[in-house]
Amino acid sequence: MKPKIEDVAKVAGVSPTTVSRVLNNRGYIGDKTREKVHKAMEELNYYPNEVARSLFIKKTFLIGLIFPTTSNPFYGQLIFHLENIAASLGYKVLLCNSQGREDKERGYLKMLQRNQVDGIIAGAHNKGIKEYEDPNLPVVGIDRYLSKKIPVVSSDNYQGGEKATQLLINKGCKTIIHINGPISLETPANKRRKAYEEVMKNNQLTPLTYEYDSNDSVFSRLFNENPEVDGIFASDDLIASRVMQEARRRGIDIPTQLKVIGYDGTETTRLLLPELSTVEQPIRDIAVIALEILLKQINNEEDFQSETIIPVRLIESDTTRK
Amino acid sequence: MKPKIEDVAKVAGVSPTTVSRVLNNRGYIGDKTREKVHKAMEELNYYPNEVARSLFIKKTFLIGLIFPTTSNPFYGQLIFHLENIAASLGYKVLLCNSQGREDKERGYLKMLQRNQVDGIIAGAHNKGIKEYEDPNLPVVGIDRYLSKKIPVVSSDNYQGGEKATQLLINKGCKTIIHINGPISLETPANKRRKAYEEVMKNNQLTPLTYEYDSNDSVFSRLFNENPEVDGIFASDDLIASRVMQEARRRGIDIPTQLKVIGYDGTETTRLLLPELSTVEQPIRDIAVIALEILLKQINNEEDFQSETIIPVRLIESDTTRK
DNA sequence: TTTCACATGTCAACCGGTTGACATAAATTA
DNA sequence: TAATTTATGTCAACCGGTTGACATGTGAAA
Repeated sequence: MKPKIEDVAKVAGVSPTTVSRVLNNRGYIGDKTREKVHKAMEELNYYPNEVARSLFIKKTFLIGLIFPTTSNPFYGQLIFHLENIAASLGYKVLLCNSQGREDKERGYLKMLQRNQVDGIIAGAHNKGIKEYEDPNLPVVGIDRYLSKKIPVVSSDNYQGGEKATQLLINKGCKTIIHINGPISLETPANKRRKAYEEVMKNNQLTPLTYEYDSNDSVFSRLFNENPEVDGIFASDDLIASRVMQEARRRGIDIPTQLKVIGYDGTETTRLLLPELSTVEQPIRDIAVIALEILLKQINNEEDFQSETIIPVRLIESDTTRK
Repeated sequence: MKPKIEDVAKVAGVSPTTVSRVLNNRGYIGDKTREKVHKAMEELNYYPNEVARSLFIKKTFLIGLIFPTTSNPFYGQLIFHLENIAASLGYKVLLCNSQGREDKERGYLKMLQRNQVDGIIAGAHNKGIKEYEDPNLPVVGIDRYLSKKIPVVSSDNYQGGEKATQLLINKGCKTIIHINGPISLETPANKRRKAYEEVMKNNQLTPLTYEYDSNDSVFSRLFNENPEVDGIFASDDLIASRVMQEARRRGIDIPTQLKVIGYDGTETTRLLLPELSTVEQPIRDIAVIALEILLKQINNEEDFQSETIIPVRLIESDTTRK
């Protein structure tokens, strides 16, 4: 059986209350007593039961993370930072991979509440989950509007879209196509597309957007329908990579015949595909701010922004070089 | 204030015990009563407090995951599967990114015990953590020997090393170099290297291994010191990618002048670098088996293997094609 | 000598569930 | 009609901590 406070007290020859006092640094404790207690804890291999503690103090120091999947480089890196920063602040992290499925996200939301998490950070992609409407606990959304009451943190998607599109134009591209993942209007990521469209129009160019909804045929369709394409702005690096592969298959040289720019700039894509120009999201900063806002909510501080937008950085590489 | 069983009971006009019975499906409950209770729970937006429940039943349905980082494609994908399968089995997952740091790993180990996790799955890379010596709770290691008592699950690293090396030999390579990450003797991953060395010797070739310990100069050193190199077996795809970049920089054509094969074959690398030949680890299978063994330990079943080795699959692509 | 800050102890209530013991009453079944 | 089975209630103990109230005994400062 696991030792409890009582056992520690017995071994140390003190009362349970004293042990608790040592554990929580409350009231007066003598140096020798403190030492005796610590020695006893070590001897018994005692670990205070956080479950019991949480029950009483009504706080678990747990944060739920709901994201589509850790397998994706962007979310993997974001989750890494979130966990890291949370840990440094004394919080633990319950991981939930919603896989873009609404039913899973709902299930996780319930689970997290039953487990009394102190707050939730969500970057999943389902819309219309009513549970978010009146969150009875602190929530922060990342790159996603969950409800009016829930603060959002995202990078400056509009600025990113502008920078990417403008770069292609500056490099002399005339037929620039945008390709993005499944569209949900509630996503700040759509601002990338809006920026693309506006920049195109401002330059007397016609915007043309394709949507990749896990139907691989878009890539070949895109080239078939636009043989004159000379610039592609993909809404993430993985899609950009697919585009590059299709171009290679068709013998189209990058960057001389076609210029490509992606989005995200994660460590992994930068390592595996350093030649790809991209718009780097400040992933760590997003994590820092999301947690900052979440903790303010948890601590009932009111002074947090309902929407935070962080600037992005253009990383120019071979795929857009002349 | 969050509603509790008592509140639900009041609204439903029944006793707390009856509510608990409905919740746990114990004893006799009439249909109309069950309904009343459910209606009351919905009305109050009641979520049973798992913390209180855990305290009493002495089980949290929590599993701790300790891995270096979710940011790496291999771990990201592994953790994705682990969380997924755990969720399907009714378990939740506490995420710990140890970043390869011993102190962090120790801290996490303590944290997980304090939080009464039912078990731990660890794939971090520190050796000599005494806490693993007598684990007072179920642990499974992935690709890593933690202690004699802890079962390990890994893919067949020796076989993978053999397959990779043999492929290069079959393709006619004469000067084949192996490059791996930091070596720790306790890691099954070193079997990749051992296989490489033995296959080389069996073919009257001289093995030569480089070690990449986050000092980027190895890549250029490798080529400088071995201008005649025509085959490289990298111990993971990220390293393989670096090798390819260095080769490109030097104008060495892949695959005609140099053949390269990596290791891991994650979704992400396959998407971003489909041209790279690699040895695919059965990541999902590893996760399934690790959880199977962990649950057997949790449920005090004794019939699990202390070491499980799962076969790998060679994926041949452009970087080793003639 | 009188205070009082320091050090520790005892005791009981509480956090929000679970569970077993026991009681009661209605509906079935023998 | 008697014996069960079904349905529900009351009550109290328990899980392992935390905390406040209160008591007691030091030694040092006033």
